[in-house]
Amino acid sequence: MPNRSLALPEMACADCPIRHRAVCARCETDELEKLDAIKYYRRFEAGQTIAWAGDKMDFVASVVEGVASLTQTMEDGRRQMVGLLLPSDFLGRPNRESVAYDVTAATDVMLCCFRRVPFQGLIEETPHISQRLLEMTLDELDAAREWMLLLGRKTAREKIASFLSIIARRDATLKNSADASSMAFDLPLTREAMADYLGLTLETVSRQMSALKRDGVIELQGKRHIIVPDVEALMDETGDDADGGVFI
Amino acid sequence: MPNRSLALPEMACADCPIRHRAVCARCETDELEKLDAIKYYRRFEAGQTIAWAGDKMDFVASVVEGVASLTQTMEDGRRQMVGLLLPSDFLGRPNRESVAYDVTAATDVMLCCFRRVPFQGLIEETPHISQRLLEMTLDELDAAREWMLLLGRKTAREKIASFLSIIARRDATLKNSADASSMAFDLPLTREAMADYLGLTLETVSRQMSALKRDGVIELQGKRHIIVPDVEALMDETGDDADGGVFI
DNA sequence: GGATGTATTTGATCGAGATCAAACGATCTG
DNA sequence: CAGATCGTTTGATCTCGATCAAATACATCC
Repeated sequence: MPNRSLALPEMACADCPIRHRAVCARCETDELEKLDAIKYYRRFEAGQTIAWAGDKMDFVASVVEGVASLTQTMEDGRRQMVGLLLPSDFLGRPNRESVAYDVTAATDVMLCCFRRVPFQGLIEETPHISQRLLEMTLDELDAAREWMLLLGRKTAREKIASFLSIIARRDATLKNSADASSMAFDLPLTREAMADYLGLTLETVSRQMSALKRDGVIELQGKRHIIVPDVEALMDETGDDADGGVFI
Repeated sequence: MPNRSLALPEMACADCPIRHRAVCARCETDELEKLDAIKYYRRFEAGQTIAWAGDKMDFVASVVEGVASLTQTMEDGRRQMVGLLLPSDFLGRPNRESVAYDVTAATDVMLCCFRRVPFQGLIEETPHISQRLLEMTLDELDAAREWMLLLGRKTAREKIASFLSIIARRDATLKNSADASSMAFDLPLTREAMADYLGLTLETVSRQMSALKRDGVIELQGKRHIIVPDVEALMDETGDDADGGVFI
């Protein structure tokens, strides 16, 4: 699979597509300059391992493009995805040398890396960074709790529908697309990775995808491109409240 | 069930049992005084609801004594616990008015409550509080990810063994007990609440508890008091690495 | 004491999803 | 082009945990 561009950009923060969503979202110009001084870009190809659990990682990072996954593996090989990082998401834990989970590029990924030790210093002295990081971590904890409900209590069909609607929603916010009644997007994961996300086997994932297609809830173009003709119909399959569990 | 003491304490922070573990852990004397000015204690009896999902909550809090749970409920009644708050754990999300999950007292609980709006102000101006809150949130996210592995990939028996070892471990740190090869503790949850924690039915929980007892992994005194004669044997049942998944 | 209610255990049966197995389609390689 | 590889689909069967049902233990309350 050819890499679109192996050249690493020398992008200015002002031109960055995730400037207003990432850990730097609240930073002022002078604070951005400090981040800029310790940042560098790295690309990873789809399927490549970014770090193994237990590795020392000398950077933390923002996902600029693509999708990365965090995965836990048991001794006998059972695997569970525990994090899915989309553009603007933060990778790594400040004040921790080693990685707790396997980090893998699900698609081609570009990271905006910050050298870990100086970044830790910036957290201490830059409230705009630590406040944003707290906010993002709380959001991630909320997402993890939704995910726990999915893993613990949803049926295979509900799990698939929920996953599709999560990807569709995040895809829509990234594209800033209007809230249409129909939508289309590419799956960033293989069936196997979806199974690891959902606590299923890849066979069950495939069967339930086929079932949703047969029932007209989704259409498939190739294996990865999904068309949702009626978003409401998909939402009805997720098992969630009509309003998506968001209270007013 | 009689309440040991309905009188609410006027405890000084210096005498607080969770002083060095809670959100106030890093605070200096003057910072503690600011917290003290906006704090008050509240008790809840076992089984009582502290807040319903969607309620406005005008405080955040530290759990001083007892155990509280965060639970999500689906429209058809399926329930999944998504948080278990033990002494020193933090309850509530700053900058969010309404609660996202049902909060229930699993045992008798005492909370050290902080009025939400002034607490938010303190977070902004007191790095020692926001840094500690970030650290605690990251720990909770790690715990949620362990929990996701449990929900997605572990067998019923492994789930029970994992839950028992989690409670045993946290109980040991609270008691500051030496790391003995055997240990004993009380379960803070009913079989039904354990089922909600583990993504099982209460019947399966009961059956697996009986199986672990039959196999000599645990002993029961009454329904709630657990004796673990050989901690290694229990750990072997969890499905985790021998070192508990912690890498060196 | 007996009655009531709640938490728990145990039994019998069922079914959703896992497992084992084979085939398919697309892409890459020699 | 044949052959290999990888991701995916589909089929047959099995099993673990759910479900339905009943019994038991242990409170509290008249």
